[in-house]
Amino acid sequence: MTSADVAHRAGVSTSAVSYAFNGRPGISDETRARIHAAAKELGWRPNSAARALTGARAGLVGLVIKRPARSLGTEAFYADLIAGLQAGLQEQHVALSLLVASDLEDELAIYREWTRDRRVDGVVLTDPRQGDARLDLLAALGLPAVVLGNHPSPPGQAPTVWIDDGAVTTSLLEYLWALGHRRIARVSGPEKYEHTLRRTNAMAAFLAERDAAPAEVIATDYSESEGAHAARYLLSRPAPPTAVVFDSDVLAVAGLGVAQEMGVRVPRDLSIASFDDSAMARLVRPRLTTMSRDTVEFGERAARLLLRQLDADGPVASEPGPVVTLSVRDSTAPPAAR
Amino acid sequence: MTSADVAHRAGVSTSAVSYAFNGRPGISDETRARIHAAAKELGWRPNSAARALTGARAGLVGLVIKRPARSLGTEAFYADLIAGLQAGLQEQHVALSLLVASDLEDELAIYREWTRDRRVDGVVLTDPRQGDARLDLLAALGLPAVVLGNHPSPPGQAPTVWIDDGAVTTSLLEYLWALGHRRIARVSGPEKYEHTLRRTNAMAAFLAERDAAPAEVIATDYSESEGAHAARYLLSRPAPPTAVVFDSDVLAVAGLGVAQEMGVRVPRDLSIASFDDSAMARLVRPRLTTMSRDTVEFGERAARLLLRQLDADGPVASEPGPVVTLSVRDSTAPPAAR
DNA sequence: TTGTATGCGTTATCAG
DNA sequence: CTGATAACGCATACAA
Repeated sequence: MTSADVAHRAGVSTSAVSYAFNGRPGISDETRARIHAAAKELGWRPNSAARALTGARAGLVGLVIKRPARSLGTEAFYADLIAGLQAGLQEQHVALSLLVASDLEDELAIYREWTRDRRVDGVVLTDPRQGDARLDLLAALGLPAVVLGNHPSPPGQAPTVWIDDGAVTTSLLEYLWALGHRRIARVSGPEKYEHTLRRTNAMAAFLAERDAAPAEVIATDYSESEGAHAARYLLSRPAPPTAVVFDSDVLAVAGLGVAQEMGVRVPRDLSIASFDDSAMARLVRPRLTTMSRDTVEFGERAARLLLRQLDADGPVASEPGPVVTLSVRDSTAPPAAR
Repeated sequence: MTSADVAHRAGVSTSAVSYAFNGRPGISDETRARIHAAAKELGWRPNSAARALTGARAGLVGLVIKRPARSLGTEAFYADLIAGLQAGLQEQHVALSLLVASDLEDELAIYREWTRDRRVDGVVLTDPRQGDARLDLLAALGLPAVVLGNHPSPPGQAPTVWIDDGAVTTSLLEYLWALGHRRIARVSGPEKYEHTLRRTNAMAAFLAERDAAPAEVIATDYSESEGAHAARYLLSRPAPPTAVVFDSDVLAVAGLGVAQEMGVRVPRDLSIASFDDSAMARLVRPRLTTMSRDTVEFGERAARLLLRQLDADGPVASEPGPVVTLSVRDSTAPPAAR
C-alpha cells in the first residue's frame, strides 16, 4: 500500500498525491478531494519513515526529562504534562517520544542526535533557566521548540506557553497575609530555575512593600527528604513561621508529615500551602490549600503551539498558559494567637 | 554525514559499514574495528529513518496507555514504568513512543498503524485481560511485544515479565491474619483485569482454607471518588471490617481520608494496606503499609526483555519481575478488642 | 572478505 | 495542473 496505489486509484500521479497530502498548491480542489477519498478507501497514510528520509515531517515530537529517573513517578507534573501533550498532538497524528537525560550534556547530545537523524520535528522544553544553553543550541540546530515558561519569550527565541509565577506567588501571599500571617517562610525548588527565582523575587517584593521582614527561603531539590528536612528546620526555630509555602506538593506533603510528627497542628498552629496542585494535595488530611493550575491543559496548549510552529514559516508568538487559581482547602487558617 | 563518508574514511565500501554496524558476519574483526573507529571519529550513527525504510529497526518502542488521560498523573505507576522502560531502552539507544488511547478499538488501531508504517519495533503491554484481543492482533501483525503480566505466557504468545499477584495477595493476608484480623475487606480495581481476578481468587482461597467468611470485595475504576465511596460503604456496615486492603495506593489514600473524616482511627480502629507502593504511601500519615514492588525495575526488565526479543529469531521466554515485599508502616496494627 | 547495484516510499524538481 | 525522474541514507542480494 503506497502512494502509487492511491494515485492509481484516483487516476492521478504520485506527485499529485503528495501535493494533496501536504496541502500545497498546484492541484485542483476537485482532484484533491478525489485523492483524499481514494486514500481513505484504501486506508493509506504517508509512511512516516519515508517522509522523514526526504526531510519532511517525522510525525514525532520529543520531550526530554532531566530529572533523576526515579523521581519521575513522585511528582504528578510530568505525568500530567505528558497526558496533555499527548492530547494536543494526537489531533494531528503526531506521537510523543520521551527520553530521560541525566544531565545537561546528555540533554544537549540528544537534541543534536534528534536533529541529525530528523528523528523529531520539534521539542518541548521544561524548567527554563536564565541564559538557558538549550535555547541557544536549539536555535543553532534549527530545531523547532516551545518552552513551558513564565513569560513571553524575547523575539527570535522559541515561543513559550507561560504562567506568570510572580503573579501566582503574590496571589497566594495576599491570601495568607489577609488571614493575618506575618511570618511566612518558603521551601523552594532549586534556585537555578527561572520559576524559582521569579517566586523568590515576587515574595521579596511583596514583603518589602508591606515593611515585613524578608522571608526565610530554603531551597531544595524537590525531594521528599529535603522537604522534610527544611520543614523540620523551620519548625524548630525560636520564632517559627505561622505559614509555610512549598514550591511543590511533594514538598508540602513531606512538610505536613513533619508537622504532624512534631505535634504541630495544621492549620491551627501552622498553615501550609503549595504552589503545585495534584491528586495528592486533595487526598491527604488536612487537604492542602494550593495554587492550582491545569497541567494537562498546559501540555495541550504547548502541543498545539508547537504544531502551529511547525506549520508556520516564521516565528510564532508566545501565549499565556492556563489560569492559576487559589484552591482554599483545609491546611490554611488564621494564625493562632500566641 | 552518511555511511559513505564513514566507508571512505575507513577505506571500505558502504556495505562493509552496514555489516559492521549490524553485527553480521562477512567482515574481519580488524576492519570492523577500523570502521567503528572511523564512525566514532566522524560522530556518525545510522540514520533511523533510512533504517526503518529498509525494514530494519526504527529504534523506537511503543507504549499505549489506555486510561483516561486525566488520570495519568494521579497514579505513579505509569510514570515509574515509563522511567524504567526508558532506562532499559536507553542502553541500546532505543527511544520510547507514547500514545494514549481512549478505548480498545483505538488501541488496536494504533498497533495496526505502527506496524504498517514500521513506526515502532515492538510494544509493551500493560493490564492484560483474559483472552486479551490485543495479543491476538499483535501476533497476527507480527509486532513483537512484551506483557507486564502475572504469570509466564503460554507458548506462542508474547513473553511476560510477571509478578505473581496471587502470592502477593497471600503474603499480605497472612500478615493481617497474624495480626488477628478476621474481617478483612478489599477495595479492588476493575474485574476485567487479570491481576484483579488473581487477587480475588487468592483471597477467596486464603479465607476458605481458614474457614473464614468470604471477603467483601468492592470493585472500582481506581478513581479517588470510587475508592472513597467504597470505604464509606464498608465503614458504615453493622459489622465493619477491621482491615481493608486496597488495590492501589490512590484508593488506599482516599480510603484513609474517609476513615479520618468518619472519626475511625487508623490503625487503632481500622488497618489499611495497599497492594501498590509509591511516594504517596510514604508521605501520608499514618504512612501506609504496602506490598512494595519496584515499578521502575519492572519497566527496566520489560525493556530489556523486549530488546532481547527484537534480537532473537524465535520466541524468548517469560521471566519473573522484581520481588514484591511487605513494607510494614503505620497503617496496620492488631484489631482493637471490641 | 569486499565492492556494486538495487529497492524501500516519499518528496522535490523540472519538463510537459 | 500533471507526469516522469532523481534524490534521501541505508540494507541486502549478488557478483567479484
